[in-house]
Amino acid sequence: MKEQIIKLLKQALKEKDVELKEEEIEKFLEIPPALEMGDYAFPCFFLAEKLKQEPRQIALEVREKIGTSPLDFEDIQTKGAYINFFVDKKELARQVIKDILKQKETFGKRKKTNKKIMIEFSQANTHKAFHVGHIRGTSLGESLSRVLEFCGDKVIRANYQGDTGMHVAKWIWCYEKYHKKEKLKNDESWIASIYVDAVKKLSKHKTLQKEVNVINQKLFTGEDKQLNSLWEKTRKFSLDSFEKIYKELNTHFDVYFFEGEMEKKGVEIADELLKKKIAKLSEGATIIDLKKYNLGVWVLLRKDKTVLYSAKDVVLAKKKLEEYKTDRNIYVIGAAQSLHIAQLFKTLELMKLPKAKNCEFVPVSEVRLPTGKMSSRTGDNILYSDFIKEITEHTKKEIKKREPKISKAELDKRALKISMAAIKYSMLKQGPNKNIIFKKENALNFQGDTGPYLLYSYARASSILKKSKLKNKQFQIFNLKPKEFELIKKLSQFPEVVLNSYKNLNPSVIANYSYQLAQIFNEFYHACPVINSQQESFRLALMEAFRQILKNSLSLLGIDVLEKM
RNA sequence: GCCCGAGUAGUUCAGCGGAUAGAAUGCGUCCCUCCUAAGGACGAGGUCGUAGGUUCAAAUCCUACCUCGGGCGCCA
Repeated sequence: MKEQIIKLLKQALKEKDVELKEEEIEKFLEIPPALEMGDYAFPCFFLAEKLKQEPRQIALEVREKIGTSPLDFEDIQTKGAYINFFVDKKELARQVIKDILKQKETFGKRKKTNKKIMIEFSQANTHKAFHVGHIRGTSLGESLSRVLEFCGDKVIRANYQGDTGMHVAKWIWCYEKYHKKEKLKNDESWIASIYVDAVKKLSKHKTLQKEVNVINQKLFTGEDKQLNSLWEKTRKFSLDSFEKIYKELNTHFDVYFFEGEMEKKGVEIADELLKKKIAKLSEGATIIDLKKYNLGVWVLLRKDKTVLYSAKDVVLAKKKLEEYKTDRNIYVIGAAQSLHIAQLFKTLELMKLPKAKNCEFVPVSEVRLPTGKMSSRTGDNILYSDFIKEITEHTKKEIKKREPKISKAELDKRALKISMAAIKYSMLKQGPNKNIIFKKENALNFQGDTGPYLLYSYARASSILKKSKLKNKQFQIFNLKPKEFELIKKLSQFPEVVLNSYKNLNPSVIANYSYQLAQIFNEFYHACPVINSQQESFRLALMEAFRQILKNSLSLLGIDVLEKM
């Protein structure tokens, strides 16, 4: 329909001596704010200067040139400087529903691009808490991966886990010095608490850092067998618990990189950069001076020659570009690391690595508590494990209220899915570069703009479809109520929404769309009874189409639907 | 001090150059003998941080300022 409008406009404008490309017309074309203004609108303001005419006059004349409304339109009107197109509603309805029911989960999917994209996300550090904030980056990465795949790219999901570095040295030091009597426990909150204790003790007595530096060096050289084995054991505890979390979050990785693997090469690369005069020595440390790019100074090696995150990241980036031969490298990382990322990208450019320009950064802002920053260092946070327990228990209570006799297996399954929908949706509905204020009472509220509301809408449609005795898939449309048409229009917009999300690397547009879609659906079934109505066959088909699109869009968010709530 | 974000209803957010600024939540009222009330309907609630500028048109673009968050050499 849109293509046809563009064609009509192009022809009519040509008759007025205005040559516009189809893309240009498409850019101006908009969807009016209200239904009574039509389905598409073309504003004529911008032509005023060129044609030296009043915009409303131009609109009238262009409308004139289009001539009598072609078949697929009910009407084409002008209102002020706008030309408003009213599509043939029944025809649009038939087409949209037919396409969706035929293409199912591929509706809106785009052609293969042959592009290989590596997307790095989650990057949890061992020996530290995995808190609610980490769910954001993880959900975002997973969702973006799905959007990229849906739009035809080949995606490699990468996780880069911080299993070495100063934070690990601090943990080991603190355990050795103050907690050695405690048995090693594979328990997230215990592991997190040791780290918090380390930070606390170190900030109280600044001189203790020297002891940590010694441990850091020993871990770096690997000379101390006892420390090595302590590191290996505790490292595995963290990694195992992360795997459990990823499984619950229904995300997976194609490659795992570890900071530990980058250390030796980090030193080599720092030396190499020194030789190439990209880096230099300053106060004993190896640095890159990026001041002339307004990026400050980047330290690669400490003065004791141990390697920093910066150098390790250069090693990894090189590996991505050279070994994996990726077309795009996407870094989904905390916005607080913007400077680090800018320094990394600039360094890759200075190193003249081919395709260095193909690195992109998706900054992820914080999940904050109402009282302030959530931090693994201070312990001011909500642990993933604690929160997930609380939210699933809350969900179970809610389910039992509605279905007291539910089996335990079904209860567990449903509670987990609803909880996941709640938390993932709350993380994705906001743009990535905006802080989220995490309030627990809001997280446990399942009304309104929430994941459970979306699942409820889906389950509701499923239940009505199940109850209907009509099995014939054929349908006829006698007349269309406004709510039905609104729903159909919304369904037809799904492909553009996905494309928008893809172009901007932003799943929140899909989240917002899903919510609006569910909202219109809820209004629709309150206004239009389905079972035993004159329009039963059509409304069933419409519901089926709705179910499909909601499922498709939630799936792009990494959220699973439920047949029953 | 410099750099990067963000300022829209009591609160949390959408809208990011176009026609009357939208939701949710909270508050008030109504709807379960009728497809699951995790729902729907109605109402109150806004000088879109401030001041200039660009434009036929600014919440949206530019500049300055204000407020909040983040970052700025040996943490990641």
